[in-house]
Amino acid sequence: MTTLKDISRKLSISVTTVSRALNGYSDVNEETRKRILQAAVELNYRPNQFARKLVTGRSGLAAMVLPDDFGITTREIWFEILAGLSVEFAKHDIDFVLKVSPTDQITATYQRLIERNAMDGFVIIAPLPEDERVSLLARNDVPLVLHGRSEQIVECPVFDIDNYELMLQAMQHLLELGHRRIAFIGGPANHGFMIDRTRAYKDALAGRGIPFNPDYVACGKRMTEALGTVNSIRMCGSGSAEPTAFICGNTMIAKGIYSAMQVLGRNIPEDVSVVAHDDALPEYRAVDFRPALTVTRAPLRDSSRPLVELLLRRIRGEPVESLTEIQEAEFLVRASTNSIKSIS
Amino acid sequence: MTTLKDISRKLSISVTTVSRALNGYSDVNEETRKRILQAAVELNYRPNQFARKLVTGRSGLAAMVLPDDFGITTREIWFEILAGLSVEFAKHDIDFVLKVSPTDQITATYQRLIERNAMDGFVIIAPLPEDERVSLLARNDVPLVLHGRSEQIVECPVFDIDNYELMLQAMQHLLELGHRRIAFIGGPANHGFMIDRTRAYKDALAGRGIPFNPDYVACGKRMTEALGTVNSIRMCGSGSAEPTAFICGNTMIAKGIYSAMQVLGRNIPEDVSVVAHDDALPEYRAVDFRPALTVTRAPLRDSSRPLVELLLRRIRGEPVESLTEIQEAEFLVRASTNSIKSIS
DNA sequence: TTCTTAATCCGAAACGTTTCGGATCGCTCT
DNA sequence: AGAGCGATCCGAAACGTTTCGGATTAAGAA
Repeated sequence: MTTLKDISRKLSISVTTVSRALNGYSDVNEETRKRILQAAVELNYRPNQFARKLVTGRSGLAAMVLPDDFGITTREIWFEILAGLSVEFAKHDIDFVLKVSPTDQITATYQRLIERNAMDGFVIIAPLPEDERVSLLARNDVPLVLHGRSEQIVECPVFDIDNYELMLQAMQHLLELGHRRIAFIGGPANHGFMIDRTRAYKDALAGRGIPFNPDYVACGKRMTEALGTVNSIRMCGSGSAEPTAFICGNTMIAKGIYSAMQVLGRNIPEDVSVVAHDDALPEYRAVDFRPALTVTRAPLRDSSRPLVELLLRRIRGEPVESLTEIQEAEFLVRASTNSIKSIS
Repeated sequence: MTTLKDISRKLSISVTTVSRALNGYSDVNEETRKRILQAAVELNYRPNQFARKLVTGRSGLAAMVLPDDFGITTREIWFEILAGLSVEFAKHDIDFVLKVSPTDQITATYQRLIERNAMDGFVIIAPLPEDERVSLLARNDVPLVLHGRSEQIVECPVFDIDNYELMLQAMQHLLELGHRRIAFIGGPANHGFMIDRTRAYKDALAGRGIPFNPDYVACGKRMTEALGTVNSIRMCGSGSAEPTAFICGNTMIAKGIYSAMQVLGRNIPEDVSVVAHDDALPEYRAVDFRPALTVTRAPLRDSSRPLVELLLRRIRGEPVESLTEIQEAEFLVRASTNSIKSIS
């Protein structure tokens, strides 16, 4: 392994200057900097992260800890997130460490990691409005970034999609098609994104003077096919008041509804319309649904870049107020939604 | 953060002795060791990994790098592996870093990691018989452990299941039930586990004097439902010589065959028998198949413990010859296999 | 000439740990 | 009494960086 001292020796320049040249300080002559840079690549120099950490306090490590029951979602989605973060962190020369912890020991795991002081920062997906992890990290002044807004006062960088807006769009679309009995099958009611979407759902109804009917909304801890299947079947079993349209928290739920409708002999979009929010998972391509699925679309993969950038800016000490990024979803009308009057 | 010096000061004992006490050296009095230990917990001491790394050369970091196209298998399976490794490494106080790399840059990624010298070891899943990653790491004398045997001469710790034996068992079972036209739908032909299984397949046939028919074996890069569906349909389309039994490389392939048979109007096990190898993924529970699936079973989760133990022993410098562990699979006969004579 | 100033460079300390090579002390054995 | 030994302890160096506080030089200002 080649060290600063090797370069220093080879060029007869002090270690200090070599270090400063490599780190882009201004008090080194451009000419010597060039020589140093060249020697560095010749000798294949790589800074020793651990020596650096020792003095700077930075580790070049970021972590995510996730529950071994996978919380609100599936392995596939977690993996999508992990993969995205890993490549994005790598671009900034940061290693991404994955911690899987028993669900009831999440806090203890964070506690240990904080004490060891070995991570530059953490990313937390879908925090609860009052999230123990968030407050623990914030209290210890450890940088973190949230995917999804947390209602806590604690100030930390946040990336989110505009859940209120996308739900509003989906509702507007269905309402304009004449639908009145619109069901919403989403995720766990206590999460921020569900709160926002539910609010938009109610606001859209209210805007048309349609009374809110709690029978038309279903929340489930896991946003899976099964959730879509059982809830749509349940809703359609209740006779004349059955919904004419479904809005799904994600495309997996939509898939579940598609098979439920097939079993029940309902046609999409003639009998029922379906729109979903699409995280753009390669396994559940909305365009490949038959009929192709109308969606609000915000690829999960697109969230990793802003997430790590926000985190790094937080680590660098930028003021938190500037570290919020909200992404708008696309609205893509396809073949799964239809005007209500064709049912009659 | 509390350091050795803090403990040293508090107890008026040298830093050296504190360090040696904490690391279990024998040249410190039991009495003082006890005092030191107590002070350590009182002050909530956690050794600084980076200072330690700087002098010992150990980082407390292990890594796995995987291709962004997920290679031979699916996100779910990768995730299962990652989660297992993460918790297992954590037990030994090692952080598990995940690297996702473009498929065509895998080697470059390893190269960079090796040069940075920041990882204590690597785990590699399903190496090819001649695997560039393996030889690169071995050449640079970086500890690694393999899941699945590599045919390269390079000596490194290996964990594997007994693929030859489990295939033999599956074949024996079907042959005893009277099957003669047995199809095998597996994974990529160049991988070690497929080579072993194919060899067992041929040996079992040869043992009964049945000629090997290449039409009955299908290899695919990805061991998915789709692979099972298209190949079983293809094989059954060829008239009278269609197979009476299928052996599947995993349960996802079996699931694909189940739906294919349903489409074709074949009943399991009356018309065709199915047996699969079962990695025991929670999403594809063989007992929940209808009919319940006969399998050779070796839970993927069970591989993480031996994998990290082998790697750690390698890192500690144990001779590689002792670092091989082969696990036998269970054979579980359930409802998806039946005697051939019921077909007539 | 002397004083400033800017442009470059560097010595040495510091980060927290491990470890090499003794040092000290009290015993036991000749 | 002196040598030898085991049990305990410790000082100082080392790992590879970064960074503080100057030092040196040459050019320009007075």
